[in-house]
Amino acid sequence: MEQDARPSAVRQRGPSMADVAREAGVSGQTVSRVVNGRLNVDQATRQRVLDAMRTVGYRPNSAARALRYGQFRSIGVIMGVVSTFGNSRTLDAITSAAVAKGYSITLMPVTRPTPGEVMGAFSRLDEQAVDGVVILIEEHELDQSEVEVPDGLPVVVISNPRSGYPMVDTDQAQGAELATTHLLELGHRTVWHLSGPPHSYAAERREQSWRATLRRHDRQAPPVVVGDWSAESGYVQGMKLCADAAVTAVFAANDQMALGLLRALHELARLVPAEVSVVGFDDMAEAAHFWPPLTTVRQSFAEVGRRAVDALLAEIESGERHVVSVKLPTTLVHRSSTAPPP
Amino acid sequence: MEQDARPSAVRQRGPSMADVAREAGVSGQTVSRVVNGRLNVDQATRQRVLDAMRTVGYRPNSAARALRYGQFRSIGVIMGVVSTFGNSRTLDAITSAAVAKGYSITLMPVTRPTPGEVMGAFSRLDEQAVDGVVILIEEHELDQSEVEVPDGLPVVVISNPRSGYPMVDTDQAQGAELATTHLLELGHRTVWHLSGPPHSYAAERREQSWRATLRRHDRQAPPVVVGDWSAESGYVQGMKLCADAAVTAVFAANDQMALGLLRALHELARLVPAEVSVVGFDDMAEAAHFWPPLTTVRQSFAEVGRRAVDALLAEIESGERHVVSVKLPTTLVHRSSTAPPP
DNA sequence: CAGGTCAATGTTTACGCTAACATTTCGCCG
DNA sequence: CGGCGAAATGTTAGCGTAAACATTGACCTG
Repeated sequence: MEQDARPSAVRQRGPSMADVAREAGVSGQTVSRVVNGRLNVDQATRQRVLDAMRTVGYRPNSAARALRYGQFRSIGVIMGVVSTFGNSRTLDAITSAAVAKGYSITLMPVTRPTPGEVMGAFSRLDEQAVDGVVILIEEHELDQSEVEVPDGLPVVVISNPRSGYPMVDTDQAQGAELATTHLLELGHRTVWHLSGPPHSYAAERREQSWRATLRRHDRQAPPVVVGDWSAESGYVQGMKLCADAAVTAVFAANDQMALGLLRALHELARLVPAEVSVVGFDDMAEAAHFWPPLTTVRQSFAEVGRRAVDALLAEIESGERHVVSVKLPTTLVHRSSTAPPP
Repeated sequence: MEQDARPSAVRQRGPSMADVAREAGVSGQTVSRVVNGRLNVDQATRQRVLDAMRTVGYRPNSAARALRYGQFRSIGVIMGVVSTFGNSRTLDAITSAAVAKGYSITLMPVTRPTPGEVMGAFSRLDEQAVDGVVILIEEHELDQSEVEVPDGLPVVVISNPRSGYPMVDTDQAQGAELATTHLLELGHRTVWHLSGPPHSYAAERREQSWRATLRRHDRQAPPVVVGDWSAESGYVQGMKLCADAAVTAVFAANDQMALGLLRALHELARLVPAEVSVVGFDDMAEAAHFWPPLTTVRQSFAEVGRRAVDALLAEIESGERHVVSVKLPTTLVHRSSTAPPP
């Protein structure tokens, strides 16, 4: 709890309502009324106040407002890296949805490299500074981190199975089933899987569903090949995996790993889709331009973000928590990386 | 200025210092001292207060703090979409840098679709709610939008040439020169250019530099082919451009367009790099796994973000604006998409 | 042991805003 | 033209916090 003193820099405060009031020759309350668009202000007075606001360069102080109202009109997003394909997409949707409802977004990054130490803006959670929180990190990560959400703070979780909070997520299982079934229906004997990292729930659920789907079709599940979402890992693992001529169909847990896999296949001179079929997951915009264009499972990060905000704002504004999970269906986008086995 | 009334939902306020004080049997001021880690508090008292904080579940109210201090410990990031490769990378860096200094990030998205209407969180700029702002949008966009930065608010601009604010950016010209020169040195007679969208300054500067470099080498600049940063546009334009057998070297203004271009070349059965060489810009992680792996210009979004925050915080904490431009050099990453002409 | 020092703690006040209540002003009716 | 209601405007108070100043009391010094 020991902290440094605040930086001594003295931001000169801007003009306040009192200044506007003085300038316009009215009371502060009248200025407040004008600022808030109340109707019971004389037209002439309103104009005078408006002019005064302009001349003194008035901007409302949102801290004072927040203090008064007990609300911040801001929602926090706890996340690891922004620059992940899915995360950035989701964040975009969250942001637009929130802004449309008059809330702003405060980023609350969780950085592993600060073990034990609760620093800076991250600790905003320990303060009252947001009206609610969207958690956008894989739970396993969450478990390790020392993030603790205060009681009574509305929370919506994305892609996090337990924890007693409302959750919004892509239906990972349905998506993985789509991919696996597609490959089986093309006639492949079985389907190999290039999975995401072990700490990821999404990865876990995609893998489970892949396995379950194979079982349902009475197929043997080959050993899983584990990646970390990156194209690099897809390449490295792909080089190992596809050296085996028995491999004719691979379901990669995301498009980026699929890209690395495609590269490996090119280097190994294994034709796609003639010899090996590949399906990805996400349908990032680039997937249509991989070589060959990638057949993949499309999920709507935008929809996930939007729904999460809807749920969160409902909770914030009603005060009631409804712990429901929303699962959003995926679709298979069929392009040129899949074909019947040779 | 007419606004709706605030939502009526009454978030029950959390416990305040007064509650802690009562619980611990001390004055509010003592609680404040403990919370802020002042040293002149008796060890026993401190402990009593700490316990009291725990029992009542105290969290400091950052609105009250901000009101008191006249600072928000938050910096705003005005940006269009987050989910752009460069933007998300930069945002990541900005976020970490800010958080490391104890500031949090407030996203202030600029959405074109709200013509004239200043809505929700976006209008945070009209309020005092941040201590400074990083502008992360292409200026042409900025011009059109009705964003007006209040006087006296510290601002740092990324990738925006004029405007009298400090600016941090990748050295676009140097990067484009690197790409162009590389192709010329391989022996290509000239270099085609697949540019970014016209409203983008980065695109503009890359194009200018490409043109200047050709001129410096006494080469004719072929007509520019205009894309919009997307892989799709790279593909569509690439199909047109590369139908021309004279084209042996293309500098794409970013990696994603280069990807689309590569796809077009595959479809046209033009070998890369044997028949056509391609250079990209950005060096996104995936570029190493394109087929063939892409030679490209690496820029450090992370460094840009970091520097921007440094500059902004310097201004916030000193109160003095130093209008200096920082230009960060790029490097050429040589992979397999370039070779001497056939 | 008077006088002084200093650490620990308490009291007051102001930060900017707006709900609630109080007052003024004006038009209109009987 | 007195009086009444409604509209316009003003006054008060308090949201949670911490700086500035005030008070208390323990301890030291000569």
